[in-house]
Amino acid sequence: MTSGTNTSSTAATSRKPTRQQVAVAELLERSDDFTSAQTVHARLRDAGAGVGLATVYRTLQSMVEAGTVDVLRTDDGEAVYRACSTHHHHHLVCRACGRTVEVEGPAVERWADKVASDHGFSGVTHTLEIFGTCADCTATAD
Amino acid sequence: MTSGTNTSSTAATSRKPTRQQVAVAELLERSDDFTSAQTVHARLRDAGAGVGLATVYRTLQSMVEAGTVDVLRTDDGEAVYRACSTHHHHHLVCRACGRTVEVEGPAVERWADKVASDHGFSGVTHTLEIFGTCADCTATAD
DNA sequence: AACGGTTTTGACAATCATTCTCACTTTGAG
DNA sequence: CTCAAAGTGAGAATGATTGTCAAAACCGTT
Repeated sequence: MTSGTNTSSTAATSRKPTRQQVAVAELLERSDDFTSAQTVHARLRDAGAGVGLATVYRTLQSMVEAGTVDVLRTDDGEAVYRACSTHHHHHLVCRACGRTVEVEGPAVERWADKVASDHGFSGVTHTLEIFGTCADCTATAD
Repeated sequence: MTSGTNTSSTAATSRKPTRQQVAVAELLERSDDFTSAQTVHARLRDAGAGVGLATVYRTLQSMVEAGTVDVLRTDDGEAVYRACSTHHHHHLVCRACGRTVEVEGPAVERWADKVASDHGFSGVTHTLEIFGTCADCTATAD
């Protein structure tokens, strides 16, 4: 699975990535935290390289399908995206500053699969997000 | 945090529940699966006991805060609700028919807390949903 | 370099869940 | 009964996301 190190093959389709797709991909890779489509759009506009809002959504969607970015939903239902390593993992998110840490838990994976198959379920996937307040934000809070 | 005082009475607010609040609560308890606010509203209307859409949303929100129902987001960002036992647990959801099974995993709880505190996070909560296709739906699929 | 067909783009309209507004009704206390 | 606070509901407002479709970029071919 882990092919090219840096081959930014943002190939959503089997075609050469367009300027817009590259712009979105690079912006996401420069971002540390989960970013909404609206924010991506605004930042690209600010940076001068204007990309249409619809295109941002389309690009983000195909990147999710291609597995090059992760998506999750904030509490108010907004979708947020982040460039991710391709292997399966989960997120530890600071609910104050939004800082995100990728975590792995083989045990959890196994547990989820087992529970599901115990109940006769197949084709199992799962979502797991951990929320908390990070040390910095705890310190800052009065 | 509003923890602690868990007056296990029927008190969502500190007031006597209204006809509308009772209607929403009972409908949810009769439902086996997660139900959207829109659906709750439609069903109540059908049942003759009309409840305003805004009221359905308000009621659902306070029930979530009160901890008497669980909420999660579908893939397209819609919020869905379900009456739940009060203890902490997770859901195993059939992606074909929507059937839901409540599952528990003390090990997962501990793991999540540990991972979070290892990274200096406090006030930790988490969300975990398992998706798959249940035995019935697997059998039915051609 | 021009050509034709296919894909992508982007401005804008359309959707749709959710929230807001505010006048009206219900409730509880005195 | 009377008043005031709380709850309700119809419809407007919001805001993210998706659909539309003509124009632009691309690619292999001549």
